[in-house]
Amino acid sequence: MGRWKVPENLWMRPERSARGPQPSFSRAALTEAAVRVADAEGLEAISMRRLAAEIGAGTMSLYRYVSGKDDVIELMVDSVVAQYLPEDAVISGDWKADLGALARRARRTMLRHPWLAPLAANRQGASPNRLRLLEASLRMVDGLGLGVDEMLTLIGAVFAYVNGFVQSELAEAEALRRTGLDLKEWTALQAPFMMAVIASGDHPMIARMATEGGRAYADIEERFEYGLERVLDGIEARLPESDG
Amino acid sequence: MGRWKVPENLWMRPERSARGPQPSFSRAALTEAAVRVADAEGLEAISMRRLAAEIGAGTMSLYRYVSGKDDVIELMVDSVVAQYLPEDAVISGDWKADLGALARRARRTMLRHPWLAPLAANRQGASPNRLRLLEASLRMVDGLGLGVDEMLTLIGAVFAYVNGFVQSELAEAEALRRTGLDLKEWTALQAPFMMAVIASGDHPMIARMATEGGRAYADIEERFEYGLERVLDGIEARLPESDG
DNA sequence: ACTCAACCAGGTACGGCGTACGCAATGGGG
DNA sequence: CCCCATTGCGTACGCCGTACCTGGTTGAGT
Repeated sequence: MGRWKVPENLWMRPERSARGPQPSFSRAALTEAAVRVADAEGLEAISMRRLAAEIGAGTMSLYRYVSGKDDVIELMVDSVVAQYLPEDAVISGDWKADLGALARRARRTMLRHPWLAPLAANRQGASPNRLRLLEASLRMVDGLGLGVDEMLTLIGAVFAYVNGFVQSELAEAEALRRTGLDLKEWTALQAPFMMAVIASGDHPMIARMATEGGRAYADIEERFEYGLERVLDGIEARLPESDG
Repeated sequence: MGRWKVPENLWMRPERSARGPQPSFSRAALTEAAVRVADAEGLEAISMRRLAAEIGAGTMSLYRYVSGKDDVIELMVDSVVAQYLPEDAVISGDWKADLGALARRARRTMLRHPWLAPLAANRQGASPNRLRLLEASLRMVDGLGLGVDEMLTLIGAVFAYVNGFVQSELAEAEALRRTGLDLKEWTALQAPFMMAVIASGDHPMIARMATEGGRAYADIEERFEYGLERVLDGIEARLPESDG
């Protein structure tokens, strides 16, 4: 029948209202603590109890500032995602350079905050800084003869690549951090299985990879650049003719 | 000083050993139950207690088959990821067609199992079916004049795009499922904030998007194809000259 | 044929988690 | 000045992953 509980929009609820005692904390302090803890110990270290302790509050007091853990995550993402684009960013008019720079800054930000990549990929509700980024991205590709829908498709493709790349880039490092192993131990753990696979003879390419490709794979920066430039090139090749 | 607990490699531990009573369950049954539950109720419905109940076992009995929840996830991913490539897949020799088909099947599989995309992006340990996919992918791009490292870079770029795209594609649907809202309620919830943003006048492109781009954005299939083809085109343009 | 180490099933318990609920204290608007 | 919206937060509930332990089962070695 009726609604049971209408979830409120975090970004519309004012931080504080007129009447009542002075709040002792703030969303900003909560967000800062959450980002700090997640940077140092990973997203799984984020709990309402832990955050409350971190800012010197009672656990349930947090619920005066956010409606639940999801809101905390939302605040974390929005605050950090702002770094994708510097405050004073200007749009040069060269869409490939502008969008490429945004993509590279996005990657750097996600590498600095390893918990961000999966969240950034999975959330898409509107938030202040995400909208600011979207606005800037649209301006970068405005004037190429594309409709708004096509601009969104273009931007979406670039960010799909960036998010996907950074996630796989971080996967190994995060696995190591979670298990507390170092790289040597981890490969030693995988080795017997890989050996068995290679010995089976069913996977000749993987065998080649294990021997021939032994020199550390391509540099990770190069790999990111390779894909990013391929995406931008592929997009450029199908742009409508410009009458400039 | 010494090691405290060496995590064992799931894929090297034999499912059953010689001595002792007949096992009542199996990894396969556990995996099947896990996939079934996650498909129907989402990854957050997966718990050791729930899975045990699902196959009629005591909770702690599961630990005879896997070393913990992580192993269950690993089994789920490996079992489902097999669908990226049909058993009888043949490599045509047209690398764009082959890799494109693999990418499209990967997307279809992730859409059928909405819990898969984030896991597929974040795991990269070796597992039987993942190695089978890697082997096939390498064979698809063999003979293009690339070294193994370059092949891996190429394949990585394509899958980065696919994973990133599908994750953002699923984000909204998953948010709706988690909250139990339907699309109308969800947009109604976001509306006031979007209205405020548009009214502020700071985001003209977003305002244009909200009015002009009202017609449902581009079809999602088209958007996926657009990006996939741009990536493949961009790659092709920089391939070494073929002497065919 | 017998033994017993190796294996199985699973109960209990511990320390975490998110958060619903209720209560006492506070302080600005009327 | 006083009302009551608002704050801080203690308690409690129902989940979670899994360490540890007991007690039953079985096949390989003698």
